[in-house]
Amino acid sequence: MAERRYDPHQIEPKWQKAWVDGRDFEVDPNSTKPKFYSLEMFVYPSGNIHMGHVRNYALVDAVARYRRMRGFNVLHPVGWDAFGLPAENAAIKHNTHPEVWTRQCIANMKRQLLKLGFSLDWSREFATCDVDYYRWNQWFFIKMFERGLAYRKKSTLNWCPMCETTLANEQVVGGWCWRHEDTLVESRDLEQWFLKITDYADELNAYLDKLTGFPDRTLLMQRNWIGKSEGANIDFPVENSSNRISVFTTRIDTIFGATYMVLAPEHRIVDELVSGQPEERQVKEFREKTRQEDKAERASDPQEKEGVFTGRYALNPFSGERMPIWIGNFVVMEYGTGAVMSVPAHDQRDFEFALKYRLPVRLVIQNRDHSLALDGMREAFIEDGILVESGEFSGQPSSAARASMTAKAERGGFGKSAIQFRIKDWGISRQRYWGTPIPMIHCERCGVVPVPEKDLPVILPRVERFTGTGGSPLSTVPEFINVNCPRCDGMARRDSDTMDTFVDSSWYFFRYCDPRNSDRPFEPKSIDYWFPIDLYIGGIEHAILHLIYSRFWTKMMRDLDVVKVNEPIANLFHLGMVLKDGAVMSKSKGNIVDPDDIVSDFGADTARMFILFLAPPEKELDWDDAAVAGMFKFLQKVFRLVAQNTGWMKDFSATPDEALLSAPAKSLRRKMHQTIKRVSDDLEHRLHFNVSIAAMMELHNEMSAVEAKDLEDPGTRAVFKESCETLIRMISVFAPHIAEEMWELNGHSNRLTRAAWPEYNELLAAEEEIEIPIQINGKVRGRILVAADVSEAEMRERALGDTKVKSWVGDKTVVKFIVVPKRLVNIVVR
RNA sequence: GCGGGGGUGGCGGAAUCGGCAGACGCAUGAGACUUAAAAUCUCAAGCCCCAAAAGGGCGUGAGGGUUCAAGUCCCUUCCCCCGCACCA
Repeated sequence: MAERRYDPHQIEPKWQKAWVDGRDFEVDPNSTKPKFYSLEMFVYPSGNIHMGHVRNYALVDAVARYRRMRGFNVLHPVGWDAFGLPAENAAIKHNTHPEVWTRQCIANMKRQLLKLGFSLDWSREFATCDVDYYRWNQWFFIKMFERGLAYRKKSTLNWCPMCETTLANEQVVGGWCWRHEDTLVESRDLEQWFLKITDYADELNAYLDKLTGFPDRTLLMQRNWIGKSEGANIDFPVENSSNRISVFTTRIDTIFGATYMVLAPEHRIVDELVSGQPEERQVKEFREKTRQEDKAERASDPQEKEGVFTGRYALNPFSGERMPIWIGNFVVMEYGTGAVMSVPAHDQRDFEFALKYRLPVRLVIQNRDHSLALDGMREAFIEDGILVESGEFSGQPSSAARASMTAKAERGGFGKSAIQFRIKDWGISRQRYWGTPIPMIHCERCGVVPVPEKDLPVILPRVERFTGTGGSPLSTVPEFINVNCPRCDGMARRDSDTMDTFVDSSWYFFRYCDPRNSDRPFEPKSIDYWFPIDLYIGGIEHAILHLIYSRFWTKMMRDLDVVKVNEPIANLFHLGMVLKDGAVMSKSKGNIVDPDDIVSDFGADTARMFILFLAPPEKELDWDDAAVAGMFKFLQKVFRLVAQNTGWMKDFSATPDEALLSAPAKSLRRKMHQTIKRVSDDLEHRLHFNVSIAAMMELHNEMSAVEAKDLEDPGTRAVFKESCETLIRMISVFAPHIAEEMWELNGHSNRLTRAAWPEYNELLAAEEEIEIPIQINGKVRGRILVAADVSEAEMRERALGDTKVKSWVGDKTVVKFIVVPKRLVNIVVR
């Protein structure tokens, strides 16, 4: 009989069709099994799957398939984050429509994903540009508006001249646009819609402690981003004025050392302070200068600290001291109150500023041994210490002083404890076409009026020509813009902006639970069943953007009584990037590895196995063209081993009887159980499939060492078949097509998608004999082979009996004799 | 500057709890098969020294320490990557 060769191009389409026809990856709605929700981060339909996607899907798919085999009801859905700028830009460039372009991209990427054989539930697929999806964005928006969580304000916003739209703070990376790494973000004053994420800042921060399934660095990045700091707001009266200037400080304990005050140049009070002062002109010139610099190059390096005196004084409410009021380029209006009290002795920045402008320095915090002195002080002492020269508070430690001084300010009505957050409200208006229309109507008589729920959805109208210039494209569609006010029926205008696409991705994973619901975003019961997400995998680049927005959205939905969930994600994992020649793959570098090519050269199974094998998942992976063939060869060898033996295996039904097995058969069986343990552990916890695949290679190596004559023994046959079918089932979560084919060759009529994961037996995995290294003074000098249940006394005896050990010990004195049970012996001699 | 992660053969990496460093693979070398090549199979291989062998020494960025024993723990230091950065 001619032996079957491994031909992925023949077997992969066959099994992909079988899975689809059998609806193998669709969820059973009446299941009593435990649930498992596995998910890759939402994909933007750019047109092609890239290697990063392959890595992500291969990883999650292995876990999803494993969980199915372990008896879980697995949800592994797929969809498209389909709104956004690139579609619009492509429309401009190729003279097409964003929708046409997007649907084409989706179709191609779907084709690619199907070819890779991922176990996705396509029956739940949707795109965020589907009206049936984005109508719920609008519904949520109105609910938020009704609760004051969506509001409108004029403010200075980040504006990307390339995108021609505003950006949220999260989308500005070090002053540059997150999409255009070479484009500096400008500022513009615009009326915009904001979502009040700051209402949830404290909760978002507090819950970080409960997210035990999140990587530490992600928690840290979120904590930094939220930027909670506790302190106090203190009012400083202005001399010869009824005005007070409020400052936020975390170091009220240093307030007796405050010798001057610095305001942000754009602080509201500045005009009034300097009006009529001799300093008026220099202050205004300085303000203008900083504004110019702001626009130019705020991003790159923090400039030299500069400031000018306003000519006015504030009074320190604790010491009564006169403090000159300055304005400075390092004080920003966006944080705190836009004004700071300066304590040069105990803040490095204030110290430098004071030195530069010869402002007084006053030491009010002493270190433990009271050795600080102003003379020769080279830098500020910023640690906590003991208060000195601080009136009634002298002698108190910093932490106690913070409490007692805040209490005094509160009693005196000139301050109170305060918590300051760095996170800002989320600006979601975008002056672009390809997004969710904001369901609001502007009426001259009634003001801003939400579109009534019965009139939802507000459908995105067809715009035919895209120029990429001139503000919101929707404002050019009169039949869309002009509308009667729902309240007074007078002439009114629709909001012409669309929503940030991070709105779409903030709750898409809830919609997957009930994707066809037309009465509500989803049935709450479906959320109760599926949430939280058991495994969520994607790149680190979303550690703050998407992952904070969706946490906020979840809490918002909870407060709308739509869900009971506090946190959407139980376990999060960040995957390393896929590189080529040490660099990110990009068209301009010409170093793109196309998944389609790898699939047509080697097949999907090789592509998936290889990308998992090459590096541990959290690390960067440098694609190696030469090494891919090695993985193909491995699969080929496994296939050949099965094909060569399937003749007898498919009719052979005996299971091994441990008592009757030969030593080599027992050894192979032991290896098999050890491999099950290693692979299962990785699928369960670590996701280090590079090691799992190595373990399966080891098992294969032992199996292929079994010779034809060994197989004459029925016990060996039984073990060989058992190992073979165990290996096939384990491989099936990584390389599912070849596994199905081998399973079928071996006479099985069920598909592996419905088969059970092999069970690990600890007794059978245990070694009978173990090799114990014998060390003399910590160096291995001999080895002994002993029974696995060896006693300590026996280990000691056998170690001393070893001839090599004897010669090393010689007539030296044994000073110490360490026996680590079942592991090693170390003899210390002198 | 602050915070986090990392540095192991020619390469990717393994070593999950302080107990044999280098699993598994790639590349390499030698051999078998072949007229030849490819494919396949077998074997070798961390580095260095002692002519070779037997054997020994050295080895996880560097230096120190704890320990019978350190890639793993502690201290110092260098380098690389990532995040935040006038945050009051």
